Amino acid sequence: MNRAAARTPLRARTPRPRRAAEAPDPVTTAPAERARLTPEDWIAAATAVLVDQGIDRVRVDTLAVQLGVTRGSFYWHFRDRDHLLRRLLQAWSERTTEQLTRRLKGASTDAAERLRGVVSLPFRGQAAAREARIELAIRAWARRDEMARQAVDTSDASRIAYHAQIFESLGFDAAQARHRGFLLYAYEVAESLLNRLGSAALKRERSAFVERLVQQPL
Amino acid sequence: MNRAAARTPLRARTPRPRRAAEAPDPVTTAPAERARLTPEDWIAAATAVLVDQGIDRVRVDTLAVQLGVTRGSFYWHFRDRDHLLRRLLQAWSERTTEQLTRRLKGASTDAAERLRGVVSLPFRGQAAAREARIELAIRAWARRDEMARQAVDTSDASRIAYHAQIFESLGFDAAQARHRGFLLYAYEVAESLLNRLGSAALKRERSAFVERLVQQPL
DNA sequence: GAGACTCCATACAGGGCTGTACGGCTGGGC
DNA sequence: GCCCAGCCGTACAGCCCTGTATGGAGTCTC
Repeated sequence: MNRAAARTPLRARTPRPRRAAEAPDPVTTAPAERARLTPEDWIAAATAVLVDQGIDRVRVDTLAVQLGVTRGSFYWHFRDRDHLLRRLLQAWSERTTEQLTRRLKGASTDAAERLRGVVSLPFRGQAAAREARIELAIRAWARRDEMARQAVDTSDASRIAYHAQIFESLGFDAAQARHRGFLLYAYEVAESLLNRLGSAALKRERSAFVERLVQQPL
Repeated sequence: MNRAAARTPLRARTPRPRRAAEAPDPVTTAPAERARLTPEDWIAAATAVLVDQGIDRVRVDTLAVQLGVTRGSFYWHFRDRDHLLRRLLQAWSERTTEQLTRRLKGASTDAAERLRGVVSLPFRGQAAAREARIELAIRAWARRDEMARQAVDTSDASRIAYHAQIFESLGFDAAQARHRGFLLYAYEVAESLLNRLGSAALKRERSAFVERLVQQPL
């Protein structure tokens, strides 16, 4: 009869030095060698499923199997499935805004240099590629979820504003800077959306071309 | 005991002059005033759900309720749910390729005119907007379905090729034409993907800007 | 070393969705 | 006007998934 005062425990605990850094092992691991889970573990697993299955297939029992526990664990950490999805989205929002602010007060105040950094963004190794896939998955989710849509929209708006600001620093007027910023952002989104098209060499050549063209005066 | 030789009827019938042009009425219609359905009716209903709910929510019984019939009808026209999804995708593929070929042998041989037509594509009224939304939904679906992915990829490739061909007609060399074609296509995809951002006036101004910039020599 | 707390297992109830079997109504051709 | 084929309704079996209730093992603290 203990713990009967439910509905309050949930979160609010010390982070705990959990054993496994990620999921213990996708599916293979048997319930031997149990690891205590944190909400972040569930969020990470949910993100993985979201990326290559879509939001509708982020299911509690599936995640539980992947994590090697039962659903009893989940409902200790989260109120319900929707709670998990909110936290997942919130985590993404924080990551992206934090990444943008890091870029904002980041080193180079040289506009051309910052432009170069933005253009080469689709080629920044493994972690960036994964983040791009996550973003696409969330963007797909945002097509029918209001909360996700708002998160994506604000992220888009601030990034486009950042791009526009670069072009303003390059000497373009406000209107042109906005348009060039949008076009450049469009290029980047499309590059990750259509990433199956074209070889790596072609993409690199293409990015160099775009970098020059968006600076071309009119 | 008749009709026991099942597993072959399914399709292959004369089109029939079905009563309702579209779905009889989303949900309200009671089973009075029954309309014989064609596979196309199911495909249309499935497309509608796909657009604003995602592929995972295209469900047989949900569609049946919308169409005012029971699932018995569905399993007469289709083998199973996957069969419906295949037909839906196939219908979209045929529509898009047919649209592109129509554009190819379409009127103006003037490259600048064709470019203008391509750029103004996001502003072509209701039907085009709906097709854009369908495409986005299928693109989201394609993230985890091989069949859908191939359909989208071939569509992208041929459209980019068409764009590139325009720039070749405008006098650019092959490499530049490819890049400009991709950038223009990126702009269009992004314009429909991010269609919440910016007013109509801003978009029009932006499209005019893009139209000029992509023709700017380097 | 005895609670108290954290985290997970187990078991149950119920709803949603698929596919199948089969029966019945309707319209058109002869 | 009969009969057959097309089209749909009904009923059943079964899986998947959610959420809840409750107990139990491990761990920390004093």
